[in-house]
Amino acid sequence: MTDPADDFDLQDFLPYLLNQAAEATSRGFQAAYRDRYGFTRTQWRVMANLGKFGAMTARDICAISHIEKTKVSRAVAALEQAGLLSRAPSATDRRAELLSLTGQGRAVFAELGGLALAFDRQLRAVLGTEDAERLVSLLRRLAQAVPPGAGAED
Amino acid sequence: MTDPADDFDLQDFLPYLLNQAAEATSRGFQAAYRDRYGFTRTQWRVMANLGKFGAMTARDICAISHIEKTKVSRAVAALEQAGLLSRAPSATDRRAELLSLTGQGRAVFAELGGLALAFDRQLRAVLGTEDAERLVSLLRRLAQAVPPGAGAED
DNA sequence: AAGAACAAGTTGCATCTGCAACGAACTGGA
DNA sequence: TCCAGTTCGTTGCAGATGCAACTTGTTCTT
Repeated sequence: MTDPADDFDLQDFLPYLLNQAAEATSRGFQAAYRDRYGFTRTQWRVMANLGKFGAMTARDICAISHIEKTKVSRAVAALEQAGLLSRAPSATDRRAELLSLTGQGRAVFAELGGLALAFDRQLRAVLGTEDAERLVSLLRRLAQAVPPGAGAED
Repeated sequence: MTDPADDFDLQDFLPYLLNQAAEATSRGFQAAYRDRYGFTRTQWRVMANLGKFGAMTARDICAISHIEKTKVSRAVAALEQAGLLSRAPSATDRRAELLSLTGQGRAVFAELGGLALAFDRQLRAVLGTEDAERLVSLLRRLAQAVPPGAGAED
């Protein structure tokens, strides 16, 4: 039986390869914050966005980073609990809250952001500057071509 | 304060970009098996390996696909439960079991493998043949450069 | 040939996640 | 103004996962 599926090889399947690379690199960096603080990947990402862009609402974080709102909500709660983030009422919408890093939160972000930058440089060095840029461009094209379904991420 | 972390932007962070692309594409294909059968990504991958390579032990699946043994164990249990996979004692090691798809399992793999192939072609079409190949090569280089830590994946 | 070290799989537990449902607040049209 | 329809954010719940501990069987060392 000449089945079309006979031609299928998981090792050549793009979603699989992407996951492999994503997991390998994420894990590599995860070691940096996991051992030091007990962060979740989501928590780290929320912090990274607030660190980079300053105060914003949970909704903004969702929109920018394509993280599901449930995850953001829980990450925010955890970061607040840890004293790294604080909430303030939004001036324009009483449902929303303006989120921002506390002094301690900014300090942690400064440290982890530095580590992240170094880690990223290491990865790019593996590929070479030119190929690294190519990869970034290809990934963006792919992610954009497959619009985030209902949910978003992970 | 000129902090090194100020230069950090999550949107340019390779692990982040890889995750975005991986999630978007995985989700896209997940719709195919999720709605039809209730598969987990891991279950689908285990099945894909058995479908492609025939009978092997859980350990082999771990080695080939870099999936953690716990996940494989549970996926195998679920697939067996669903009647898609069967176990047979290994001739050479009484701890291990030879896993293989049942007739029904092969039928399901034939269907999903076909869908996967079609989905992959769609993705590659977005990038163009040449860039798709480039991407595959870059991803392999990256994954190889960052050896899977203790665990493995997801 | 016996015991220590090691490998294959499974399981308990704590955590993370997705989805759907929810309360509260906002918005637009009649 | 008032009500239907949306949106922000949180929570309940069921399922998936990682890690460590464990059972059983194998291999290595001496």
